[in-house]
Amino acid sequence: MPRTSRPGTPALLRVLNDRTALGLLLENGPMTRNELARLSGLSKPTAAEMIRRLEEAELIEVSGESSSGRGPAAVLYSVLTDRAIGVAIDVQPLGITSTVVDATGAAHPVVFEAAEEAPGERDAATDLARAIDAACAAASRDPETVTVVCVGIQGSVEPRTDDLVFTDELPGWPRHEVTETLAKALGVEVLVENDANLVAIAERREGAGVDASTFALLWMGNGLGLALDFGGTVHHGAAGGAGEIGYIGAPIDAVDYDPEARLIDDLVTTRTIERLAGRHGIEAETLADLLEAISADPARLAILDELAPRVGLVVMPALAVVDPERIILHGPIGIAFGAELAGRVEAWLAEHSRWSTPVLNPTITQTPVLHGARHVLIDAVRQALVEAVAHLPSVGDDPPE
Amino acid sequence: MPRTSRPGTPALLRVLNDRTALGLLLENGPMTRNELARLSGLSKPTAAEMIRRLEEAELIEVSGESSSGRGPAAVLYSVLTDRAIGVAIDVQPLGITSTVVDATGAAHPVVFEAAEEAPGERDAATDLARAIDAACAAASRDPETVTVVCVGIQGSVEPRTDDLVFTDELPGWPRHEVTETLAKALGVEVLVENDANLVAIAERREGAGVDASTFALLWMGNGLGLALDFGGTVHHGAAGGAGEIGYIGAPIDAVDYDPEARLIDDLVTTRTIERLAGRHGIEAETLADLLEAISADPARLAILDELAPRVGLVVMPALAVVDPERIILHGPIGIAFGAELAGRVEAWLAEHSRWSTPVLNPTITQTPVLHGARHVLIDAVRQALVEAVAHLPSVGDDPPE
DNA sequence: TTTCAGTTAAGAAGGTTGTCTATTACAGTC
DNA sequence: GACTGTAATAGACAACCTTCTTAACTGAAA
Repeated sequence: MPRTSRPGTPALLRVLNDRTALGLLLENGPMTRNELARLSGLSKPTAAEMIRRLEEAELIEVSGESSSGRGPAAVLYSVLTDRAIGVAIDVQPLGITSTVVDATGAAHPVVFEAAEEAPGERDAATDLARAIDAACAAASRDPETVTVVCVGIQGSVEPRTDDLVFTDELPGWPRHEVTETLAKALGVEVLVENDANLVAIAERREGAGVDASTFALLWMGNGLGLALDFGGTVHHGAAGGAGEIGYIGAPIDAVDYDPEARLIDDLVTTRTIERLAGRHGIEAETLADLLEAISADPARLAILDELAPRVGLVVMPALAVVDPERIILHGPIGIAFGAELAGRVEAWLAEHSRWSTPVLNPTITQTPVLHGARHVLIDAVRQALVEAVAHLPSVGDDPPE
Repeated sequence: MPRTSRPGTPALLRVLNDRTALGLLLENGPMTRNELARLSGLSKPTAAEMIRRLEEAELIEVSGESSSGRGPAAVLYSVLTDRAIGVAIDVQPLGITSTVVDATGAAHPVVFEAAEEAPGERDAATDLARAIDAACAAASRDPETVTVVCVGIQGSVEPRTDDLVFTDELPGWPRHEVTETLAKALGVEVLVENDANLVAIAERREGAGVDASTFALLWMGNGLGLALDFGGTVHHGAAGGAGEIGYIGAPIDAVDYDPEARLIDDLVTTRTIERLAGRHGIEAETLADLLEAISADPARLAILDELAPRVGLVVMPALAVVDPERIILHGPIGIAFGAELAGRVEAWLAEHSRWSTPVLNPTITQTPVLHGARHVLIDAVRQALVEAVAHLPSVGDDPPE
């Protein structure tokens, strides 16, 4: 339905244009008045006026001079990023990774703290506070300026009840009123998101999903998870339970591959990899070591031939329900086997299903969860800035003396 | 991501406000200048100016006088609906149903033409042209004013290739370049949409889905189909193959209910209903008669007890993949068994799955496909009107003499 | 001397407030 | 029951505010 757009007074124009200006400054980095005029499509005087308002509101500042060509040097303006920053946090059983994020999306150091380093009882708020401080210290930022954090976890938060769901391992985390409890304890806005979903956001923004209308990301690690991206938005489901495909009953055809499998979850597990590798005499303590050993072994391709149909059976329900444009195989297993596995799954699907969906290997293999959280936070911090523009004073309004 | 809004000149305000005015007139019916001012939040002179522009562009016209209360009678304006209309068409094996749709969404007669009435070779364009003429004749509208038709079919059109997919029965329809061929032959814009999807649109707009964030609609008739609504938008999938859940392998648990089932499609078919009814001595020629007979029989509840788990197994993959807020059981079977079946399926899911999703019976049981197509067309016709507003002349521009 | 950054001035487009007139309904009053 | 004054409303008009634009101007750097 054509949403009846809100009516417009001249004041609306100002807000609209100030917002445009701030957005352009955020996306394109430092700019001169004239560059802003050209990029916004507005006239020079208008661009100057926007700059004046944004500078007065202390949303932007002079950041240098451009000295290209003849004529006087133009003043460069850039967005002030030291007023509100975010911290991206990846909470995993092995430890917590974190990094500072500002509105420009500039890179900041990534900090890892192993789980053992936290002494005594585990407590979610304490863990997160420590991660925030560590990230800020590494980036030389004041922790007081943190306004929002995005936390990736192995599980989901029920959007309607704020309860923790589909989680086995999260020691010290509250089960109810999760974001509310954490936000109160930390004094900042808290966004909790499933880690596979964050990885999907990362692949959408700077990876294998950039130009996709829609894609599904299958996370294969110690468990299975599916993240769905519809046109750039991650789908959570009504109760945060979207993508929990592991609980689907295994299809009858699966007995050919694994006679014991009752659920889809049973088709691709750590145990599965161990068994397939064991037949070729490959063994290791941890999943990571095992995957590395397989990748280095000539029997690799034979193992992938056996693994691919199982992966195909896992994603089949997602194909039939939402028909994504492409599938990305991610997680430790997807990363370890890359294109060799993706190609085999794609071929199996083309032969054994009615869909011929491209299957891709992941492109973001280093701290993918943190990458996704970074994008969430860039959006959040920018959003806050852009909303501040709506309350900027008018021309005539003098500041109180 | 905060889409950088386009910059604004005063001219943008005019377009914005004209659009608002037209939208309000469409949604609220005939209005006076002052009512428009109040509803739009704009001043009286501005409202008068908008009216002047829209009337001059022949998008609205004087349609009467309001005589409520004191003061002079106010002139009522309403949108001109005789310039561009749409025709909603439901193509089913038994025949073709059609009706006229205008921007106001006012009711128009519904016309049904049985399949046998069309002599000789079936041809899609001819069938549709006949349906358009019949609908226009019944509504006393000029077929020349039809600019767009929305056709519901048992199948889908691949959005990227314009091919007909997932269709068995559609005699006389082209298999490739479907909308393009039809649009050329009919000389109007053609929107082809899966019938289950149209029913979902109808339930979203005026039925069991009005206030849902997201819902899944399971169509149970001669075959199975699933329509997905995400926040008011029907999801088609990259290749128009979303919701084709019938091709998913039947889960291992299904053997308890039907040892022969290989695919989910096999769990709820006409044959299934016949078998379940047959055990209670109920028989009939057609599915419609059979459903009617069951509904009138005391053994009804026993049959539903057996049917419900099968339906539960069918929707389970959709729950795990997208976790909809609610499920609507539609189609001949869903309509016939209503709340009695829905309640049983809901109870079964609560017990046998990790989801406790509400299951609802359909509320739009009369010509639901046509209802959905109506909404699509109301949007399309309004969209065209609203876009015309963008090209309205300014104050100073005199018409060429 | 050319080029470009930045400013200033005039004015166009759109919206607002406030006022005024004409018109009608309602409420008294004869 | 007819007449008249009053209140409320529709619609128009005038004066003014805000925002953007065009065009000219100033001054600095190559």
